Amino acid sequence: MSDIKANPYSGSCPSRDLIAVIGDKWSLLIIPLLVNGRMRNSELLHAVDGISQKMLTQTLKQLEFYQLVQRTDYGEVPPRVDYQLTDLGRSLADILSPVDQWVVENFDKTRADPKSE
Amino acid sequence: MSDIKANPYSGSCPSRDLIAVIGDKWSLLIIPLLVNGRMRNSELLHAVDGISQKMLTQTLKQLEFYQLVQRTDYGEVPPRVDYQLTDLGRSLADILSPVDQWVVENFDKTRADPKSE
DNA sequence: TGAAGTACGCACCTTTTGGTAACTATGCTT
DNA sequence: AAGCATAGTTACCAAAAGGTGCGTACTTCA
Repeated sequence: MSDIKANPYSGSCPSRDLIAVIGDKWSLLIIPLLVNGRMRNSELLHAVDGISQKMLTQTLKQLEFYQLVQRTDYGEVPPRVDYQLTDLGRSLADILSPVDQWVVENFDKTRADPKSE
Repeated sequence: MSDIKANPYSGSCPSRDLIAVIGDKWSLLIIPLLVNGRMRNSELLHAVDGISQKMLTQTLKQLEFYQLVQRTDYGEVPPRVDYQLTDLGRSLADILSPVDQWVVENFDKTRADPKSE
């Protein structure tokens, strides 16, 4: 419906915020992880080595805000909550996963010194 | 040559730093910009609205460090310097440009409230 | 003579980020 | 009756990020 095109190259365009969220270090790891299915807080905490509870919660909240992730609270005790990608989130994951793959495949080249060739 | 696979999901893997650099808000804008050809400092400063000189220099330095961008100093006065993608950088740009495109195309959906459907 | 143009580096200072630890809720187990 | 498990939240604090303004070097043009 909106014909106004987002332009992240403009500082005042709100899409700049979205760029910051999906470009975030943790989002870049969490989103591709979730393509394998829903995950619980504790699972993510272990899968994403080094993330703190605080950052995990915060990141998931942002992703939820932008409709990329759906949070499901089962209302049980002890608490059970899990997270899954929305359709929108899945379409983004298709684009972000290659970024992770690129890093895995090319990381060594980013350090190769031209002199040693 | 290196058969050791990078794993950004491990906190101690140095590829985690690369994830942070290429996931950076500014890198995400600068790298796709450079596919159109080499650009000077002042051009980038205007093209990427809102970036400060400090952040631009800092970001370009990181990208240069990871062999993604090549800096050329023509040694002229007044100074003339420009930046272009390396082959490696170009291969990354092919993967990052879709991220920007996704944002432009889907930004409005990230705000759509399910209730209004 | 002196201001402009270019690509910075540097120092200073404010804002933001992110870690840690303590606290919450509640039903089940020991 | 006490403690555990889970998924948080909150407050506090240290560290890092990032903006602003000034300095630099050299040549050209008014």
